[in-house]
Amino acid sequence: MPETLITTAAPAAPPRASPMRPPRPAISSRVVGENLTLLYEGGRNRSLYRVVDGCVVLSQLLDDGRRQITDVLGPGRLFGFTVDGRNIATAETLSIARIEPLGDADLNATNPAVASELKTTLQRMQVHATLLGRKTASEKVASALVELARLFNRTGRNGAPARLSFHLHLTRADLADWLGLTVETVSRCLNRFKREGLIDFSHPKTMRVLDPERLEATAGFTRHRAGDAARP
Amino acid sequence: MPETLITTAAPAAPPRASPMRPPRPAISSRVVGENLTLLYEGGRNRSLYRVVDGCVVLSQLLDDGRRQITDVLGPGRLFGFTVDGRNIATAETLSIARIEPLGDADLNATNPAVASELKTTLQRMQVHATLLGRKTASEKVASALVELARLFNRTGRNGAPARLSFHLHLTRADLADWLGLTVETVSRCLNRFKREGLIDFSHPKTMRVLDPERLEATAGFTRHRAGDAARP
DNA sequence: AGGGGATGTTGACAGCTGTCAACAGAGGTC
DNA sequence: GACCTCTGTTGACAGCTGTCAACATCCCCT
Repeated sequence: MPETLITTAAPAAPPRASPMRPPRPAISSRVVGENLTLLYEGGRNRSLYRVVDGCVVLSQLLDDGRRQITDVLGPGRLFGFTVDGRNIATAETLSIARIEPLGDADLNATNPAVASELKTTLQRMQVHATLLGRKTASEKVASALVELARLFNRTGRNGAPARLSFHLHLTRADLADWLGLTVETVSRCLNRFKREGLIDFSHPKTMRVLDPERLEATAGFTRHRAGDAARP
Repeated sequence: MPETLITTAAPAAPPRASPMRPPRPAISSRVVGENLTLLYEGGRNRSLYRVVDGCVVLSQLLDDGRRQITDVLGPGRLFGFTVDGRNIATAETLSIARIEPLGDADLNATNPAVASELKTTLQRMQVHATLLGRKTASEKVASALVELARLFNRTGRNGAPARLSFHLHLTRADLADWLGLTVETVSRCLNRFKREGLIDFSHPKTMRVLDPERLEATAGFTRHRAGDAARP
């Protein structure tokens, strides 16, 4: 197989009725299965893709098997960026997902909306670098929960602000690879948060935030905003 | 001062004759001093800038003082990207630097060359995330040396391939903030590499690579390139 | 030339997080 | 329904890296 391509789900799963579905249904979107590798780092790919619904992660591998998840994408996010026609990262689905191809990656990079998405992604990467380099294990795990809660927030059926319950698409191993930790450390942090009443989960992936304020406090200090002050 | 602006060097230092100077001299470029903060994270800024010569670092702060250097820029690299008109990162000079303003940041983001630079930067950020999350202290320091050697390589005056000697613009503290380590760990790694004959330095910032192959081996495994292989 | 602060080095020690191991539980297959 | 594998949890322990401290060195400034 000379090119890395978007793979359609073997058994075409019915699109989940999701509250995150955008108002205008995508015409050319495809539904792909769970745990599929859509793009390989270093592989060729000329298109850009939008996550319409579901969860996609980007990752890089060291050749001894160490893995780093570099980004977790929810609805609306783009992926498939290339340098010299080669994919920057491997892209995998962590859920059944709806993916919309946007056509030529290079052409699209000059589209204002895509350029804006690129800058937003760059900002996210820098924030995550700060997490990886400068936060403790507890802060990392708490930060991840805060972020994933925002991403996969379940809105109430009345469109209300939503309960603080969400589906954790990532396994403990995925969380570890995202946060630069080990599975054991992630598990210990989550269960400590549970004992301390910050969160609750009966099923490992069904998360519920019980105390948003303390969780955010545990997530560590927010990024410093120098604002408009200037040092001479 | 309502806006964060490029600050001109107080005593306009003469531009260092540098071999990295591009063939076409920039017309509107300015020379700025060492250890100046050019842009503040969260500050307003409408222009994009190119590093013509010198060394600029981008960083983020947590409000308890922890710092993460997210990128080290050498000649040719762009900075000043914004999201919602706010700077993504703080930009500081680590050397006397020549900086060239490129005009409106948002307009430029749709320029093909700038879009390409954005994607390259995104790739660099992902590679660095893998370093931060998945490499050991020794691998991190060795990786940094390999990268900085490429960035600030001194070419011989005859344009020859260059001795493996370069100026480390970063202090030990900067290296630590870049690699997610402490000053002490960075210092210990560097001096161990020195004892083991991988590198040499008499002055803390005058680095010389004695054994490039072993240094690169110490830098850890290269990123895995899945190439065009596809897993069914 | 003489301070004096910033930067860099080194040692002792602690503790956070990784490693190894055993086990529990969930989910999938036949 | 009975395996069987993957995932998650928990404990014991080790070791890498951070913390604290002292000191050396460099560089700037007067």
